[in-house]
Amino acid sequence: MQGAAFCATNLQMNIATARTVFPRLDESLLSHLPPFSKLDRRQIRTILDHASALRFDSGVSVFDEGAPAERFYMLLDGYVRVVRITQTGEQVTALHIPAGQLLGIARAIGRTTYPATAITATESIALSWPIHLWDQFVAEYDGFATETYKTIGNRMGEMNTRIVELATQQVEQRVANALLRLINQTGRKVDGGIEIDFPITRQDLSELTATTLHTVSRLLSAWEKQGLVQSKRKRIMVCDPHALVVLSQT
DNA sequence: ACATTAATTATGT
DNA sequence: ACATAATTAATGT
Repeated sequence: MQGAAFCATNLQMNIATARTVFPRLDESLLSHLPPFSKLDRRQIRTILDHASALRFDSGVSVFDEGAPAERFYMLLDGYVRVVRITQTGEQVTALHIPAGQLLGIARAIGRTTYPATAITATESIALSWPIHLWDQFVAEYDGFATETYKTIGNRMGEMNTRIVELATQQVEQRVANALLRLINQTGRKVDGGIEIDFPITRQDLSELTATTLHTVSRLLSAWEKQGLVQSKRKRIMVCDPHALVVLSQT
């Protein structure tokens, strides 16, 4: 929401390339975000002065699995999915990251390379800093470390429950759960239900749930007839979350 | 209880 | 017109 205005005003002049640098950055961009919310104006100013702002088209990679973790990111607008690629070239989506969260924070868990690939699910805007500033941020800025460890904790927790799901639950329950998480984390209330806030295909959902797009298509069609969901191309709206919860527990 | 294959249709530029 | 997305049926493990 807050990023949208930012996007509209500053973005128009440079559409040509996938990554472009913005001229000036306003302090209000960071002041309300958890990792920075405890900092005063002056501190945020110096943080911003070290940042580069980048714009990404939809569907491009922010960084790639295995590449040296040279920078870390704060997503200001858009959505990014974190993806791992198997030997056979199949993608498995680990999680989605909404605007307002840090990204590419391999350094925080002691890694020197990125553990996964990050692909933009929408057009996105992010700030980024060279990785050598990480320790400085942790040391100097109050609340930065604790907040980042919170988000890391949350993501580990989510991946954990997803592993359990993949191992124990059947396909129908898995995609039901995936949908529920998506509307919880990135849901936008519209009339008649909650819609996933970014374009998502059957293929995407199948990569989230380790199944095929065909199965996902069949499930969604069936649910649509029961009035559980409503979908157009690349858009999925959940009309009856509770029914999905019930489904996910059978 | 699923995946795979293939054929068909719909939808967005 | 073209590429991408979604549906549907048939067949396989």
